[in-house]
Amino acid sequence: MARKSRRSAGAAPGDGHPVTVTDVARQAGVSPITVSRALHRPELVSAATRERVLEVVSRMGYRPNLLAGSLATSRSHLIAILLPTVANSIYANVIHAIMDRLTEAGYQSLIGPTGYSAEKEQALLEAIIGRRPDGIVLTGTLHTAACRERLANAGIPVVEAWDLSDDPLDIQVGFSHEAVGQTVGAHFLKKGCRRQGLISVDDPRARRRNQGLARALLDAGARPASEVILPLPSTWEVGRKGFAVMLAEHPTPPDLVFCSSDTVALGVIAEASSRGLRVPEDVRVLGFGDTQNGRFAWPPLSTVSVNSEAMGEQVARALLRRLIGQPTETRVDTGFELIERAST
Amino acid sequence: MARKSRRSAGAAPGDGHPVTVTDVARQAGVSPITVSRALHRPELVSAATRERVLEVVSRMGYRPNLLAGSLATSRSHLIAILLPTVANSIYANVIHAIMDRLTEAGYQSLIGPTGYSAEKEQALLEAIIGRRPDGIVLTGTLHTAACRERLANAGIPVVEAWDLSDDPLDIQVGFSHEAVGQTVGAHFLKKGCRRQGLISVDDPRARRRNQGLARALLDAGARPASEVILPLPSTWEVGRKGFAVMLAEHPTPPDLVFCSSDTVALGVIAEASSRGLRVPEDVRVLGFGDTQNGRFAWPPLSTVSVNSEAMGEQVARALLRRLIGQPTETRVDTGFELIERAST
DNA sequence: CTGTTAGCGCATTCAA
DNA sequence: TTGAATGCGCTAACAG
Repeated sequence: MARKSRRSAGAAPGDGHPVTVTDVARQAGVSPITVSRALHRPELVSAATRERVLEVVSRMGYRPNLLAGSLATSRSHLIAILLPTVANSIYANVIHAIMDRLTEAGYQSLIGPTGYSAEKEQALLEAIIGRRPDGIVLTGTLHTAACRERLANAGIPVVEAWDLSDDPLDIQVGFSHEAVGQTVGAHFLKKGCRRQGLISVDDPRARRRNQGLARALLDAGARPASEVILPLPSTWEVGRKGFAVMLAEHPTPPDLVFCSSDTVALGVIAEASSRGLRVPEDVRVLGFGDTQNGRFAWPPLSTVSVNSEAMGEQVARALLRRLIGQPTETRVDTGFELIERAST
Repeated sequence: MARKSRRSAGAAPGDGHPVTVTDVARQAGVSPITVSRALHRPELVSAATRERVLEVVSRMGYRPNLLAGSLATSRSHLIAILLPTVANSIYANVIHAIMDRLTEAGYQSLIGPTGYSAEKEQALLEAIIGRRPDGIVLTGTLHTAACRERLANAGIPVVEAWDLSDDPLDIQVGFSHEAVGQTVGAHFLKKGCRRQGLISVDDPRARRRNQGLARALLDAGARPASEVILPLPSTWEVGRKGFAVMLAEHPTPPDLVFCSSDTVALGVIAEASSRGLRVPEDVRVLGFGDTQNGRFAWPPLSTVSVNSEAMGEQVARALLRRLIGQPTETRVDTGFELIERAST
């Protein structure tokens, strides 16, 4: 029985309504399902009809409605990625790497900016779950209880990126931020830095790195680090102001400043320079992220390098494998590397 | 007639299948449509039933399936944003501003990285159109003919961001990159810079800025600029290498180098410093983007400031207004500002 | 190899 | 104020 359609046959481009399978089928003289098959499972269709159908498809400019397709198949080919902000190269680089892989594999990426807030994350998650993504990538391991429960019940593969913890939701890909702090603290202690300082924005992972450094100092019986935490966003200004505050509180300059990002570190270097302090001779400045893959003499910036390329790849890989039902490691440590500026 | 459902009544969380309106309706002793109304048009439902329904909703953890909802209403609440790469603060800042507004307005953002390629953009667009987004944000004005046609026929509001041209697809929000180049060239010509240089990555908008500068020099009868174009991505290294190449080709150093981004400019400053050239005394270095809102003495970086906040806001505003049927400006010039480092 | 039937989950009629 | 019927566009399952 003819479907009671508002539309006449032979939908033309430009008339404002999207072309549907039915339109194509009619034009090609086949049934809708044959069109669908010609597109998605061409091996099930004879060469002749396939060709004819595809010709009509391209002539009419038909694009399958993925909303309908997803509804019918329960596979949205959509991956949701929640992250603090895209306006921070440290996250941007990883997300870029993830998206590259996903796009290649035919998935699309829904991005949700949480602004470093677990509550915002939860709200976003609620909204995003409605879209029935095939997978979800979260940043970090701190989520509200409601989030955790939602995700547990949703049956959607979840990757927690950027950090490792003892109670994974599902898959984790990242590295231990405590370990970063410990490594940094111990390394520079060995180099004779006994007045270590921390300048960070208010990011939970930065705080964990700071804790790691504090522990290293504590374990070595060294003097505790001075710490300045400033509000987001992470800009040069944070470094400048942070260092100024630190000097105001402790007039004797630190011999090492570990920052929450390279950007902040550049600010510290600027402030130090303007005060006549030489970097790294008077004060070593250590950034975090290595988003420029910088190994230059200038700016005199040492950094903890995060392999964002590898992290992105591992995240995408884990997700994609899971989606095709292959076994997946549930915890991938992508590590980090301390890169010191080559002394001049 | 009872729908032949694979599922028993009273879906519980954790059993792997998402809760549906029908599940909720059954539990609440109402019809599915009442559940829908209680959620979306509460004023049409009596307080008593509304309360009961909402209680069940939260108890069962029901989230409406937006795929189904969108299919039924032809409104996906999805905005697609195509941009070269998210791993470049200049784009990241704008996209961040856009997403903030969209999220606030209840829209979600589908991000597609085109890698500066019109062909990739086209491929992405094809895929994305299947998702039936309510709006599309493109970067720049250069698109393949197929893209233009697709978009014209799709009947989807389109915003071209970042650039202005004479043949808009729909709405344009941005500024003239030629004007940037002209302004820069003329301004520094007036300041006595007669040996101007250009160091850029291979970005179409950077090229247009370069052309603008070239024209300014030409119009003034000045010596043409030397130009070095390097492949992406845009990193410090581009600036270092670019400046080295420039000096190799023209041993007398330029008195101004206009770069395609602040990042590249930092690289130029680094290279200049390492060669004993003082910035800005010997060579002025001008970046583009001002992603750090920097007005510092160090690094000695002047820049062309792009108001990404404003651009993001205007893009979102235009789109959102269009979506609720309100009249919209079809061309918004968000301007730019030349920021010179305060001389010391 | 191709078509028929039916349903994915929701919301827009229209009716009660 | 509530509900029944129906369709959004597509595809899985089952014929033929």
